[in-house]
Amino acid sequence: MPFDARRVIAKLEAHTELDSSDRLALAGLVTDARFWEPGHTLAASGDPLEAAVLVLEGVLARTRRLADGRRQIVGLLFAGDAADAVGAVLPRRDDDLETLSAVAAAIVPQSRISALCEAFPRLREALQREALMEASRAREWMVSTGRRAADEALAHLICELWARSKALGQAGNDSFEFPLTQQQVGDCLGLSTVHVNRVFRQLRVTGLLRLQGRRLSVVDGPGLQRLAAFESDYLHLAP
Amino acid sequence: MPFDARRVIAKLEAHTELDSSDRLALAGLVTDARFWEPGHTLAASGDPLEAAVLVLEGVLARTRRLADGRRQIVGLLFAGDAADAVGAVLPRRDDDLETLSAVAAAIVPQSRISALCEAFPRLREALQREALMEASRAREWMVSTGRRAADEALAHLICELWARSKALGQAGNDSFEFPLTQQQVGDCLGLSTVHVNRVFRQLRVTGLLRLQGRRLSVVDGPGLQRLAAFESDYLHLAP
DNA sequence: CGGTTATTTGACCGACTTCAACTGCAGTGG
DNA sequence: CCACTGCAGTTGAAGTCGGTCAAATAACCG
Repeated sequence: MPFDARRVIAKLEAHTELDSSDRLALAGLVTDARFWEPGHTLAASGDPLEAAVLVLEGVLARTRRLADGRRQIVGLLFAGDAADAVGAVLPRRDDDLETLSAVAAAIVPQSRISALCEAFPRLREALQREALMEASRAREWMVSTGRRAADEALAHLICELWARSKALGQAGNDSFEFPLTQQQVGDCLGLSTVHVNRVFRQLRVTGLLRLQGRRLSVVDGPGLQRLAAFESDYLHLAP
Repeated sequence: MPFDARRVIAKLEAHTELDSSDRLALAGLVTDARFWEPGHTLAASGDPLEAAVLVLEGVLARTRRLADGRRQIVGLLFAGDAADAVGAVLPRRDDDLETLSAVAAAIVPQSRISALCEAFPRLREALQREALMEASRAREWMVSTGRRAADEALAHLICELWARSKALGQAGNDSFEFPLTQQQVGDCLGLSTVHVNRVFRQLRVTGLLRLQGRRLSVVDGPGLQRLAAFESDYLHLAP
């Protein structure tokens, strides 16, 4: 079976000790994976918050849109991440869930999540922790959109994606698959596509990184982290 | 007794039905109020997350700072708001709690919060809801810092503070006490103090609002909301 | 009343946007 | 096999929004 709960379990076990019954219960949630094209809206702002989404493969974005088409990406979810697993207590969605690439995910009704949390307190705790980690990442992005210059913000985003990629075991020693188009990066950081491109070039010519297709090679990791003033604490990764 | 749990209770009851035992338990948390001057840091990033803060009076901000002094305010907490009441599952703080005015608040150890949530499931739910509402407000601020022009962003912030003030019963029909200095507004929206001032003037001369000291009078509410494209849904206020 | 902090205004500058055009690449169908 | 299409990336020129610097006024407070 190509997609199962392994990644979700691995993600939660990075910060929460689970026993085999926890794992079994969690695996029971991922009975059927569904697939979407890039650019598809899984759920829209205003919809009832009736299901959580467990991402199995690909990139899912939490977005908000303005009437004239301006878009802000307010969160990124990768394989193993759970969206809205503690959202049941609010009646309606307040943002869209949009696929940024081809995505495989499991849709889990809130009722099943609630039942699970009731029966397995450690899972409730783990999902709670994930939700708080996502909120912390959102606050850090606010620092980027609000107070960091474009080059600092881009360097910071790269450092974050690199760190999360490493945490998933998907990053090489000094390179990883960069999961976003430059347009999507702009929507994360509140920049125009053109400027994202210029800043990428600046990071290239100053010898901080290289780009070949989707592969991003970090040439000068310390330099990149210095430019971003990157401190990974806010990710709450290792215990 | 000048400060008690009344506001906290009223806030939670706006979205969650509590019975008298819930209320009693909540009131038991607010045994002693403490007081701080404006500009005081109650808790700093990196500290152990050992207590929640119930705001009884004044304005508390969640902030993040860069090494060179740049500051981003990532959340505002008013009377009745609870900070980190569901934070126990993370080991450390990821932001500072800073008073923006004189503040009265109750410090509640996480152990008491946990015990309370265990015994009163409705309170857990209510506090959970508050945390999700705060996260939603943070995402909306990202739209302002990332994708809104300065005048739209300021108009939007004013609309939000007006709405929250009305929800607390502290706003007149078309005016309310504006709780922030222009410097603090800049740190919320990622703008310089000087520019905040200019945009305030612009909103004045275009006839949207008036300012006399701390009192902000909304002259043209619909116009202000139109400029901000303000939709209050993200606040999850009314049921 | 003096000292501090908040607000206000002007002049200048630069970071980022907008507009427009061109390249390269992958898919698709004739 | 190769034109055709569409999208991601790239680059240049010109304009604007918002920042910085500096200084003056206004409000606040002991």
